[in-house]
Amino acid sequence: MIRVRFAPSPTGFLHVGGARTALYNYFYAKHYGGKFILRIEDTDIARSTRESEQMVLDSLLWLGITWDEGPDVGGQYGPYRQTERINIYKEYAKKLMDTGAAYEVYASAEEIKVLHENLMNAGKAPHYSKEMFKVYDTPERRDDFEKKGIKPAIFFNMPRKEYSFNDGIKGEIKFKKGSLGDFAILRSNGFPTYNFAVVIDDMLMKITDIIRGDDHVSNTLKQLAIYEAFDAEIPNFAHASTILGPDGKKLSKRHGATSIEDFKMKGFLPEALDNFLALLGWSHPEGKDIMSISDMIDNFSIDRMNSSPAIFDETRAKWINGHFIREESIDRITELSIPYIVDSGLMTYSQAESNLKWLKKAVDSVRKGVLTISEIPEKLKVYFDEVEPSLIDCSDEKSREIAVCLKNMTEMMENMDAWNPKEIIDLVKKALKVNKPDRKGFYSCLRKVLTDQDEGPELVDIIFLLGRTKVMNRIDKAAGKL
RNA sequence: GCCCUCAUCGUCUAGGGGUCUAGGACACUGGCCUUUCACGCCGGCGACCGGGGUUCAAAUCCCCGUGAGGGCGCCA
Repeated sequence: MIRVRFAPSPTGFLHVGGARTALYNYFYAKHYGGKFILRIEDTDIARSTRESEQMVLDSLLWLGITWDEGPDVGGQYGPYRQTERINIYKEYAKKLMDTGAAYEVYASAEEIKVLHENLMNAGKAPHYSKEMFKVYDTPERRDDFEKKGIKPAIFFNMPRKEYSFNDGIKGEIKFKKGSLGDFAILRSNGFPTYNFAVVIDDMLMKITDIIRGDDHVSNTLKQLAIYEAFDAEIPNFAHASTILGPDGKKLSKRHGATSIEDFKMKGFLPEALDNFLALLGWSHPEGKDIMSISDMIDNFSIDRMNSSPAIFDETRAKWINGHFIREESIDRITELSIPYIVDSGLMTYSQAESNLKWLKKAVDSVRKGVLTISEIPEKLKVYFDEVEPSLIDCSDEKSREIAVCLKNMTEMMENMDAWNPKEIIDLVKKALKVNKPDRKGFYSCLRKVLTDQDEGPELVDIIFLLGRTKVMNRIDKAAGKL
């Protein structure tokens, strides 16, 4: 049974990079009929909050990602929040101490920092060893620690040997002997460090495959050594490339929208964002650009993942989003656009509710020209704005003909029985036949008269949705007495 | 300083020794369709980081260089 996990730190919004990792894990689990585990890595107590955790969960759910085991749904390998697993880490750190694979360090965090700086300044690799810490391990210090109730940190005795693993994306990765020194696994506050907690959890939660960002490639060395110390089976690793900003630097807040929440608010559809994110480092075997979630699940494989970093291009994301907006059911697009419409002041929720049928048609008439849901209200304005058309200048024959034709149209309109797009088309065509004005001129004049704009939805839609009274009034005003 | 990774059009990518005068998509651009814009359709522009090898043959394999990213934290 394939078991994968997504392990976010609840220190803020879920970012696109994390979301993409979650997506890959989700696709992988679904593709192989495995389990997707959600684990919260909240050992950085200073930055972790329950609010952030909830935001991350909400974003995941919004993207359509669900989990089989997690802090909210439980599971047989819980708890799924690292702060609730402290005793487990202590227990396993103890095991390592018993075998000599780990040891206590009586130096303070500050002293270690100094040690680090000194090594760096001397042009040496900042690698610690048991020997280096020995000077701090005096009976006086032990007494002192005891008196103050401080616990020593626990460091892992890193074997000075070569390590390697086969990465599903990058191939074989080798670490030379002595690439790393000893490192902390348990802090003096009793909390585990990242690299230790990850391994213990993945081991105990029986994770078989780890798909994560390639900023963890180097960390794998530490993790490999810990697995080895426990004589545990090493999972398969696959390190996905980093997502970069348009300037080629690692994507961060200064690049603008980077959280899933941002994109949700900008009017992206979750499946469009999924599609876009998935394509940032993975490609469909048939080279498809637009695909459904089930298509991605069916065709997902680690072989098709790309090892080079990808730049986040919002233009492309919007293009995909526009595609989904055009293809989705009008019911859903309308539903999604209502909050934006209300926000823009065009309608209230209750107005939207009672005019839903009309609204759907209006939204449908503008969706083609839109890339995000948030652009819809702006396009919808033509149906709400009060227009005071000015008198058509009939000084030349051409314009006069157009004005006459418009006038004829209103007269015919008065006698129309049914008010629907089909009848409107017929009526316009009929009116055009009477005195045959310049067609192109007629249409653009009609648009100008009705909306005071040069572009917008199709004219039939505008006439139909504006309604007979408004259309007739506006034409009357523009055509004048003649 | 040490270690690891990456490198194909502006962007996302396909391609992993001959099928590559390098394919697709976004963007840009020309045209068609259309009442305008958009959508759609048809075209155009546009790339194998540099240098050495290996080979009959290199975008593809190897080495060096360069550039970029990451790690070497009692951050994750």
